[in-house]
Amino acid sequence: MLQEKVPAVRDDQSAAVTDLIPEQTPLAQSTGPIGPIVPIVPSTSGPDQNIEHIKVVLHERELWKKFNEAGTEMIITKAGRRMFPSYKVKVSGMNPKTKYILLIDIVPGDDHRYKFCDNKWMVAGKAEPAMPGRLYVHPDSPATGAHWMRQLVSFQKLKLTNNHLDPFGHIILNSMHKYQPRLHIVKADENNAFGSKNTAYCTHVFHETAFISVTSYQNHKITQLKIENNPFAKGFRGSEGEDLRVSRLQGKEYPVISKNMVRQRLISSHGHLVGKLGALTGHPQVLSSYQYETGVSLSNSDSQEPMSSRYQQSREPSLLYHCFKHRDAARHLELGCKRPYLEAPPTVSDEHYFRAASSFDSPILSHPYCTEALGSQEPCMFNSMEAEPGPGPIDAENLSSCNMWASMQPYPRYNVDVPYQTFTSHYSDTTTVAPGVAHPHPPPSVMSQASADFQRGLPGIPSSSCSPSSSVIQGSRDRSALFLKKQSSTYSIQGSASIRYPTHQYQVDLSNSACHWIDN
DNA sequence: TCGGCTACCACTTTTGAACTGC
DNA sequence: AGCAGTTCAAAAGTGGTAGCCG
Repeated sequence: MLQEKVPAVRDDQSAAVTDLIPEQTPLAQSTGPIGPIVPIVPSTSGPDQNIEHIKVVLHERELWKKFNEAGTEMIITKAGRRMFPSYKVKVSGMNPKTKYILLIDIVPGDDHRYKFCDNKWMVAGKAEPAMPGRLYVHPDSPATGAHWMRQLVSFQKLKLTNNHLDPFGHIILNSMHKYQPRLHIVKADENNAFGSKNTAYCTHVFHETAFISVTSYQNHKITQLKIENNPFAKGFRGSEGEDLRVSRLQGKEYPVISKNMVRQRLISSHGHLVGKLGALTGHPQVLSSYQYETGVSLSNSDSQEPMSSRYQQSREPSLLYHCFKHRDAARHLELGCKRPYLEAPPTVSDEHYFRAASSFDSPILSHPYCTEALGSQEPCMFNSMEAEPGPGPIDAENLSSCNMWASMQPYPRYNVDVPYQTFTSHYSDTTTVAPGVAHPHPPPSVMSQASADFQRGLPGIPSSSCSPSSSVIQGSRDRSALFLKKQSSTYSIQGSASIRYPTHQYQVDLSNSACHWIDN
């Protein structure tokens, strides 16, 4: 599986470092079920280009492992649901003065649809067409390496949704499908932007963060882990593991146990019997109860083999690390400016929508994905595919088209170029960059460097401006003062679209395919 | 009939404005 | 007047569940 594509990946329980592989390595061959894994490409541009030396440590990895062993499930709702455990990383090895953009995407883990049957996940058929691929850009982006390395980088505000037409910028997923989050670190180039030919970036994949999306929890073990570890679910914590709240709600003096709980406790308490029975009968579904007991719950019914046994086999080392540097001018992004994703995102005050300018054909962010998807999406989701790249008037018609930005390609057989849709909660309005002509290796995002004013707020943040109780960079309360200016002003993208942003402009330079922050 | 999805519920944490004291 | 700390209400985030839908 994955590590087979990347030779000599080392798992050091934190950041893994792969052997360097020549850039000529055919990237298309580095594809796998969770998307292509790209080996580090040696940098040749001096110390400022050493993005391959960046190390990323997954925060609360042990917790992630607990969930992973049980088969992580993530709730997706129409309104969007946060991930738990939340995706937090500790970054090191950055150039303190270089500016980076950190972003996350979530790619399909395979091309199957799953169902939870007999206490394990089974393949239930072919995956549904992939949702429009979206990127979640960390709210602090762009920021200096010093900023990112100072504290934990938290993506806890990332939300997952099953609403195909989600207007809030949440990452769109299909229910009952397996997914793999990926972290991308993009370096701003010498023009105080990225998207140009010198843009470098790297991708980090922590396999313990893979999950199956659900609309309601299937595995009670996951439910219990969430309740035990998520502060917001404290209300569901009962003494000695009993669902006291449920019984309290229903005015009963005895604990009420959910269907899943009954099912799983039954299996758990009688697992030895069931297991023996299964061993005698050879019934795979009965055998699965043993798999549950041993913490192996994800299964791949293709072979009636526990999914995680095969799946996890490919998960060590837990981090696959690959970097890529664009040198070929033909690879760099062709940016075109389009209308905002939404002129006035309903109820979203500070969310901002970015999208990749073109099909990001590198394994990291783009491999266009799923021809089937193209044929089955709502029409409005595909309008943008036909829209002309580059500057153009903003109209309501094209507004809806902004929704269509497909994901990366997890499987080599999909080869339709579909640009990416990137989102960030960092900005208060929307910007859109038109899909350009497909590049062999365009960089991942169009978001670029902030203006000088903006930058002033980033590197020199006094530690006191951060929450003393939390050292997590999350662009939230502890940084509200720092980014106060952003909340009340307007960004404009010259030639096509504008976004609100204080005193700065988000300028897309069509001539050099790069984006720039400029002072307003 | 059944599995999946949605809306709603009660509860908890988080957030930010208002207030107070120095 | 300005700052730091506290208080408190509103907002947001949880899993459970009834009911709807295909």
